[in-house]
Amino acid sequence: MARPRTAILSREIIGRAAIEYVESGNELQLVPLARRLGVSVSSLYHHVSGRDGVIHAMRQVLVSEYVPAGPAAGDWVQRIRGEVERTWRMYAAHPRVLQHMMTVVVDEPDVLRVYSTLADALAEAGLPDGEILTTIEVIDAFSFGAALDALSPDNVLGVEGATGKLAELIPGHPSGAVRNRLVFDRGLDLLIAGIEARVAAYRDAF
Amino acid sequence: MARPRTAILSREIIGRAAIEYVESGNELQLVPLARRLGVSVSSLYHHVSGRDGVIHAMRQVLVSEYVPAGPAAGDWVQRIRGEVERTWRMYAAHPRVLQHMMTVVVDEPDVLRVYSTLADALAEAGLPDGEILTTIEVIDAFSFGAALDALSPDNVLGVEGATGKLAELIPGHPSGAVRNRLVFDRGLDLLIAGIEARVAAYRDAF
DNA sequence: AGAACTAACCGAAACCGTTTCGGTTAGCGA
DNA sequence: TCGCTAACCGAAACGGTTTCGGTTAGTTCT
Repeated sequence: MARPRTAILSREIIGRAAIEYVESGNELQLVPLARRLGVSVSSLYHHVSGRDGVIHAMRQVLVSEYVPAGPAAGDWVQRIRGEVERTWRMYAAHPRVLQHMMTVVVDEPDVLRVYSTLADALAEAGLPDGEILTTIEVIDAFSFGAALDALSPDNVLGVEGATGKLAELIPGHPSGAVRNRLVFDRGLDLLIAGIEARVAAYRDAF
Repeated sequence: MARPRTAILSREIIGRAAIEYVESGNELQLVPLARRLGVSVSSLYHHVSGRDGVIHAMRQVLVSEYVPAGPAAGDWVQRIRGEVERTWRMYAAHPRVLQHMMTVVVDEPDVLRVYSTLADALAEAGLPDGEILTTIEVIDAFSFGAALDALSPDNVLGVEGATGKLAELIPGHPSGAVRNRLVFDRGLDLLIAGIEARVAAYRDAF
């Protein structure tokens, strides 16, 4: 076949196919990806620059789906929850893609919008300027870690070898997606409670 | 050369060399690693099983250095700080290795000891049993994310495109290792404050 | 309408990294 | 000293990515 009547490929088509492929447990490899798209490997190179290009295409698709520029609403707690939740959903729904995205530099400007919203919310909360950016980075690190947690095998905490309190608690602990969601919710709760405590401490100092 | 008078290689030697090699910015590749060790690639296979084997060897070395079985001391806050600090130091001092370790299952029993200490500390703090494991996973996710934060380029928060409060704060914000350490400290503070608040809430409910 | 140009695909080959295999020699135990 | 195992080697097989030189479809300019 030479040039087809209507194009089979595009950046977006490749990105979507790759997400689907990777997320169903496969390695990110161009040969099978091309086969899945009914296309030869070298054709991919007309739309993305190699393997890394495919990774960028995946992120582009995800960001366009999960991070629409919605106006923030509600009090500062609600706004922080909203933004973090959205970012986390994107990560957590595609942990395997995340693992690849980590290996490639971020250049999406939409991400800046998220940070901006967080900064405003924290300022409104009453956090001193000197702590705002670091706090944002903390929230970011946590969402990241929580999403990656979805990748770790369920039996990270094997009962084998566990002792004392730990051994007692492991049976009956949820696993898989439930556990992961729980980790995210609890962590966000703790962070927000921590921020509130800190804000209160600053208030009382005057 | 055939068999040398005294062995050139061992699991540990390979692990150390790989850590050094990866941490100085190189890809983890067997050919250059072997060259660096003054050895042929195939010789590596007598000590570790391929590429993944090298990754396991790296973890083994790191864990043996950073997680010695020391008896925990102090009140629950100090013990949590101690354990988390130690694990984080290991991660944060070797973020590039961490990136590889993520791709391979954990089977080190020393890690379980850390979890066990955390469980006991949280129980002592007065956290209800049903929340202990999830809280541990939160702490874990955070340390993980905070360590990975060391890998992200300093200019993630480029002033370009930033607006409002965010644009105002970015200049003057520390970067590099300082920023990373700050993120870890602040995050751990927030989490502990959050746990204390939660414990207090439970106490007041009775 | 025809010529020239570009865009989308293909197959084949170059390339690069990992892994396997069949040697060679050193140390060690019987 | 005879075998056996352990530690190394070079070479080749293997499996993936990337490049290159086609072929044909659409597009644009005259």
